[in-house]
Amino acid sequence: MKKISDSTISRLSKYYRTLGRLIEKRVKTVSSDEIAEIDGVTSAQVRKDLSFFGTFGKRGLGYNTVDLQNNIGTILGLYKKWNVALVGIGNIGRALVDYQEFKKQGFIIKLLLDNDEDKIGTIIGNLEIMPFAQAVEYLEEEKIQIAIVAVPGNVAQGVVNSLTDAGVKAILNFSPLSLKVPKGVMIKNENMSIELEALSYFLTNRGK
Amino acid sequence: MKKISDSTISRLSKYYRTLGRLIEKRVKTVSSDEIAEIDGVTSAQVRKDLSFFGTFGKRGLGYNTVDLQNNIGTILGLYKKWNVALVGIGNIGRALVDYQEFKKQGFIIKLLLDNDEDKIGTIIGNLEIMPFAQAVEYLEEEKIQIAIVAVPGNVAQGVVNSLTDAGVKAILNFSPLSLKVPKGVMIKNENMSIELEALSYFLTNRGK
DNA sequence: GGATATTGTTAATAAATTATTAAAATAAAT
DNA sequence: ATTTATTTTAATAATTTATTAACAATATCC
Repeated sequence: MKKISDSTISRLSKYYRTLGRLIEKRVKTVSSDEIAEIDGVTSAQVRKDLSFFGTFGKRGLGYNTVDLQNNIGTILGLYKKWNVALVGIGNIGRALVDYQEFKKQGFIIKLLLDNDEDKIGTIIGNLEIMPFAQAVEYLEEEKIQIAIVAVPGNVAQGVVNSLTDAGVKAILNFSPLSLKVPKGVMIKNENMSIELEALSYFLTNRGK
Repeated sequence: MKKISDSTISRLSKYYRTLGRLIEKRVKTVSSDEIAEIDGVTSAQVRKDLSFFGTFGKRGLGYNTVDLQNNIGTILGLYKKWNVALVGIGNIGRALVDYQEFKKQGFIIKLLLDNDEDKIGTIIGNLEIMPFAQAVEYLEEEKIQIAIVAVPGNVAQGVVNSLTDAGVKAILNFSPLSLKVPKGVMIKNENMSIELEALSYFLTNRGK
């Protein structure tokens, strides 16, 4: 399989959501130009991104919104159900449990892990917080494929090591560190500080 | 001022944090190679990123950790204090209020806004939730420079329009939409779905 | 069937990353 | 105290990757 760039994949995510909104509005067809306008890219970019995976449009007409969304959804694997474990049930973790967007897209939180005695046993949503010490067992049991790591930075690498040792192949990391994972494992970072600092840079240097 | 790429800026953020941890460990000097190893990039990349802003190292020796961190901090504008408004006090908003990392880096949440009658007047941390309807007034009063928008997608563009009309020049958007802002305003997106979908794509297509 | 729209694809351009090397700093050796 | 070896930056060149532009191919509409 040809290597597709991260930016292409993240734009496909955006197109997918944009198509969803168009479908809600009963829009039947859409041109690359319209998608581009909505998502703030060029139409050439939209067509190029799609071209890596096939041809989905009709010349002169554009794309059928429902079909294109389906195709992108399939490319991204969104019609599978993914079992997700959430590690670290602090403020961010708690917010994520309630985040409805996840379930809508097939990401189902099935396991909550923490190592804080006070939290273990607590029920959030309809899940009980389980001890991280027994992670391997629970990960296996719940057939977890994706772990969301929302623990303090100083323990994040250790947690990730345990998870990858237990066979987890995909991790979403909320700690503000660059964590190491073995080959064959993908880790993506969600780091608010980076975006805020980009804003700080912009405000500091604009006009110069 | 020469246009610097977003990826350079976000790597500088990482180096900044990495240097912070090295300083905590009393490390006095560091080579581009060591920074690169920690942050998962190449040493050429580290030196290139820094080269856009000046020369900070000593040949044969490397970089003084404290000096380099200071220089990067200055480049990113982290030693200024930024007044931040948080718009939309739902699950994510609440988690952000408590997120200590922000304050550490000079981003001070000074204003909470929501339009839900039930929430207005509630106190979180030591701030009262104020009505979004009077946003202009409060934004002015508190000298807000950065707004974090954590409202539902269907109202996000409207909220952003109000904010930019009121003169806000930097926005961090947590809604899963590509929002439009006027020229001269920077918006950065924090969109967990995109990262999760990249993981889904990876799990679906690895090995192919 | 001609005019119009819009894709898919190739070519051109631009941007970002990586590699290379001379210069500078230190440390070791004599 | 000089010289030599080693380290590592800074600067630039080479390469790779990503984006944008261009346009022929084709579908639709009147």
